[in-house]
Amino acid sequence: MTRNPPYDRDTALEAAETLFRHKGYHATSLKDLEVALNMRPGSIYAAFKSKENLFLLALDRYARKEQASLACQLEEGQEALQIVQAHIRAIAAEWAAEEFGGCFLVNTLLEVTPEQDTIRDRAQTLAREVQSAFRDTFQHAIDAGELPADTDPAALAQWYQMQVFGLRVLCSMTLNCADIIDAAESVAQSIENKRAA
Amino acid sequence: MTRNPPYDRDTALEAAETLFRHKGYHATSLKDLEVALNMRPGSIYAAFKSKENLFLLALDRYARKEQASLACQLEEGQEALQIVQAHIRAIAAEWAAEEFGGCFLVNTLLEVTPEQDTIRDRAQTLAREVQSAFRDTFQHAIDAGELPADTDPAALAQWYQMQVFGLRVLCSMTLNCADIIDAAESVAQSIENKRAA
DNA sequence: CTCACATTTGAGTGATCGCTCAATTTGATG
DNA sequence: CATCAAATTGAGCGATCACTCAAATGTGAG
Repeated sequence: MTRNPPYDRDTALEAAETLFRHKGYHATSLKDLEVALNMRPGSIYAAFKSKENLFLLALDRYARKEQASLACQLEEGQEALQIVQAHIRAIAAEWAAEEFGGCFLVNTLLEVTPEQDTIRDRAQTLAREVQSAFRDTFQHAIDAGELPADTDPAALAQWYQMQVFGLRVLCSMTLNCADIIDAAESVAQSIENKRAA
Repeated sequence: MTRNPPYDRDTALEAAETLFRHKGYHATSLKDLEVALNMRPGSIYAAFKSKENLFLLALDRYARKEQASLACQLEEGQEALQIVQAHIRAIAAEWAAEEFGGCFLVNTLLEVTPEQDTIRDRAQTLAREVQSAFRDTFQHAIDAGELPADTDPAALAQWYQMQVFGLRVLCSMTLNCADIIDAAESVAQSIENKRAA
């Protein structure tokens, strides 16, 4: 009954995610969103309540995708350590291909001011969840005997997330291509060195 | 002759630096600056030309301080590797003391949009200069025999800067205090492990 | 076809943005 | 003390911000 929305909600969210990821929260105006979502202000507010809420939904979407990607590859039976190594190499490759918008979570963590409690808290929570996904992956590696049994998966996950963070900021410096790939490769090598003998 | 400014230029710049470092470029309004600098809009524009130019000056001031700190400690004759280890520990300590505003350069690199060429380019240049300062410090360590003679100081500097970047983003996640200190300590330990035998 | 209602529309809200400039204040000089 | 140039002042500029709502529009049911 009655009229149906002409747009697909998830398609709109994807457009918002891309826009916010590239421009950040403050620099993205409703005018930008109107163009990207192909929606008029009234529709945007009817569908997503506010700019802030739309941002939160886009952030969730991004983080869920990151986690799902890891979980999915595990279920496909890929070797856990190789998944992680491919993950860090993919970041460098994405940057080299100039499709780089950075990590939405990292961008948000560093952009948000102390006043914006809601966004800040959400970004922190999601970042911790991503770290947990890394931990689960390393746990998988331990169970499969890829890593020594006495490895601390949580500590390793935090170390790895820090490497990812570092690489992502390094990408923002736009050094030459080889340097970024070397940096990613060096992290992959560090992971290789942790393998059970 | 004639009237003198009632404010000290560098004091004003320091206030601007602190404000921009904590709130970022977009979220800082002229009203905020008026309060922090205790200057009226006309004076701000007479002295600093524009919000963007004031931001660039503040960014320069921050980066120059970082570089000077390293160079100064070297001149005092401190051991190069200990300077670097103290540097990474200081980041964790600053965060633990809740005086954390993050690194102005990192914040800027990740906040700035592709359109803001001027700010982006400056931040990238300054970040590269800081990396050079790290490289000089490591070169010092090589010359002093603290590191093996075949160490590549530029590669080591980039690795170290990536660790600093990673730690700074980790700080923005507000994990518990011990985790941050552990992460910093682990970087310090990695440096220790590179010492010449 | 008509009605009921979910949905879109877009001009317009008040607030705030970065910024300007005519008027005023200040202080060193003669 | 009078002069004058440098500097501050703050009301207010046009533009843009996030957002609203009365009116127009599309759609499924009867």
